[in-house]
Order: sequence, then C-alpha cells, then structure tokens
Amino acid sequence: MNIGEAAAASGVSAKMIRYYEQIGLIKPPARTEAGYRVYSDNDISTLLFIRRTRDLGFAVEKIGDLLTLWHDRSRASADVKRIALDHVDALERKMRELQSMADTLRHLAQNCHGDGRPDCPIIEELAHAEALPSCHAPAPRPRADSLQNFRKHG
Amino acid sequence: MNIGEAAAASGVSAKMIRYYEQIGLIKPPARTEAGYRVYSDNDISTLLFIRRTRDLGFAVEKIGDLLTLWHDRSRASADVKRIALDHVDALERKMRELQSMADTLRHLAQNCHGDGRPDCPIIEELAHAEALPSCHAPAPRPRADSLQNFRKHG
DNA sequence: CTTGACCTTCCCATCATTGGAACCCTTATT
DNA sequence: AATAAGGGTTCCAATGATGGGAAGGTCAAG
Repeated sequence: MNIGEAAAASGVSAKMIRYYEQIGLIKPPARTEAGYRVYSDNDISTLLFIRRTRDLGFAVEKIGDLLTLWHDRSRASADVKRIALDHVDALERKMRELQSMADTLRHLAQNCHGDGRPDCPIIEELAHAEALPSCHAPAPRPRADSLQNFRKHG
Repeated sequence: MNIGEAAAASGVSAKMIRYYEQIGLIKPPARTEAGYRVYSDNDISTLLFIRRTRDLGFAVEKIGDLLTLWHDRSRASADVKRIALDHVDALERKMRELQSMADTLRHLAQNCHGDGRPDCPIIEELAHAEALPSCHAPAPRPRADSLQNFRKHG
C-alpha cells in the first residue's frame, strides 16, 4: 500500500501522513527500492486511530499519549479515562466561552432595528461600552480564548 | 501617548498594535522625531473597539468590516446586524461541534472502569470502531473542524 | 553620565494543514 | 520503445493571532 492508498483507506491525507511521520507521531514505514512509502494493515489501523482521536478534537500531542497507551498492554485504564475526561473539560470550557460570546452578541443584536438607517446599538456598544455584558470575568485581562488545539483545518 | 501607554489603556498588547498596523487594520500613527509611535485618544477608542470585537471572537477581517461600518455615517444597521448574527451562527455551529465531541467522549468514558487494569473501552472503540457514535454526520468526510478564526492565543 | 525602562525593527515559533515547485517512478497507451 | 498521465519524493511557504527575543536607539530619573 502506497501513501495515496493509505490516505484513502484511513481518511488521513497523504500530506498529513508525512507530517505525522516527520514529527514522530508514527514510525517511518518501509520503502520500496524507488523510495515509495509502503504501509501495512497495521499502519492503516494506526492511521484510523489517529483520525478518530483527531475528529474528537485531541491535540496531536495527546494523540501521541493515547497511541502509547494503546500499545501498552500494562496500561491503567484510569490513565486513558483521565485524558478523555480532561479533554471533555476542555471542550466544555471552550463551549462556555463561545456561549458567552454568542449571548452577548445576541443581546446586542436584539435592540438593533436591522434596517436601512445607520442607528445601530451594536456599533454603539462596541464603541462606547465601559465593559461589555460578557465581560464579567474576574481576572483583569483573561484573554477571550485561553484554549488551543481544537483543530482548525478540516 | 506612546505604544506602551496605548497598550495599557486599551488592553491590546504593544505587539498586537504593531501587528494590526502592519496588516492595515489600523492606520500608521504619527511618530516622534525619534521614531516613537504616538497615539491620540481617538486611536485609543479604535483600539478599545478592536479589543471588544476580538473578545467576542470576531476574526480580524470581520473586525475590519466593523470598523469600516463604524466610521460610515451612512451605514445601514442591517449590515452590522447581519455580521453580528452571522457570527452568532458560526459560534453556535462551533458549539454544536464541540458538544458532539464531548458527548461522544463522555459516552466512551462512561463504560471505562478507570482503575489500574488495562481493559479500556475507550481505547477499544478508538482502535476498532467502524464509525464512532459521533460520526453520524451525513457528508462522507466532513472533517471535524469546519470553522476557523475563533482566536487561538490569549 | 550612567542606569534602567522603554521604544524601534527584524526574525522565529506556535499548531495543524494545505499548496506548490521541481523532480523521480510506474503504468498504460500509442 | 517512446511518451503522457498520474502518482510518488523532498523542500519551502503560507495560513491566523500571538508571544518571545535579539540588537540597537531613546528617554527620564538619579
């Protein structure tokens, strides 16, 4: 199986397969005499595992941890569970953050006529608000997004 | 007002102020003879506007659109409202996506003992699932994250 | 007149992913 | 056998928003 077939079989693009190899997430596969990468069924399983965890929003580093645990027959299921639930926490934090933004925006938009006239409370608030309704956070400047790695490209 | 004071007054870091200038989001300010940037109260208002929209998760490009509308006295409030509600839609789509990930993960974690033994249905599912529960999406390969620009760093 | 805190520009790193150029290999058709 | 199409290979660059840091200039207080 060459890289194109592996990509089709796993749903991970050839580009990303090479990238995962480069950063050490997967082992360099065998090569043909011409230098083509050759993937086994086992490799495809790994790629499928990676795609699934990635679809769940795990950062590549965490995927590496999960791969290690997968191959560690003496793992403690508690370790896996902790990674999973930590990620659930992160997802929920992110959701709350987005929820807060959406609530504020909906609130602002509520009083906007949305017609041809220039009067617009949304712009007014953005321009003059001492603090936007959403800004009830305690820390002085807890930048909107404190989370990374929820995967950007698709 | 030099860049440090402007940063303190607006909550936008000096680094970002220079960056916003570089990408054309804000106009190059006046300079002292020594080359220091000098900001007016008006400039600070703009930076505050930017910070607020940024805190609401708008991409820099949209912030540019909003700045233009802000300064356009003949704007239609409908234009502002559309940008706002489009963004609410995007936020909600993103939230649903994260919700789906979290639901799947919680479901997987539910049946995991989370003790010292290696048996782990989370790993099992990730390794062997034909399709994970969350993968009930219609399109053949709608990569997890179809949204960008929800601001990564803080 | 020195010290320290600021400013300037420039480059680099992040994270996951895509795009493209330049070049080599394989396969199928003429 | 020659050729064209469609892969593979490597390397480099860009994305978006941000932080980090180096090298060097400037300003204000001591």
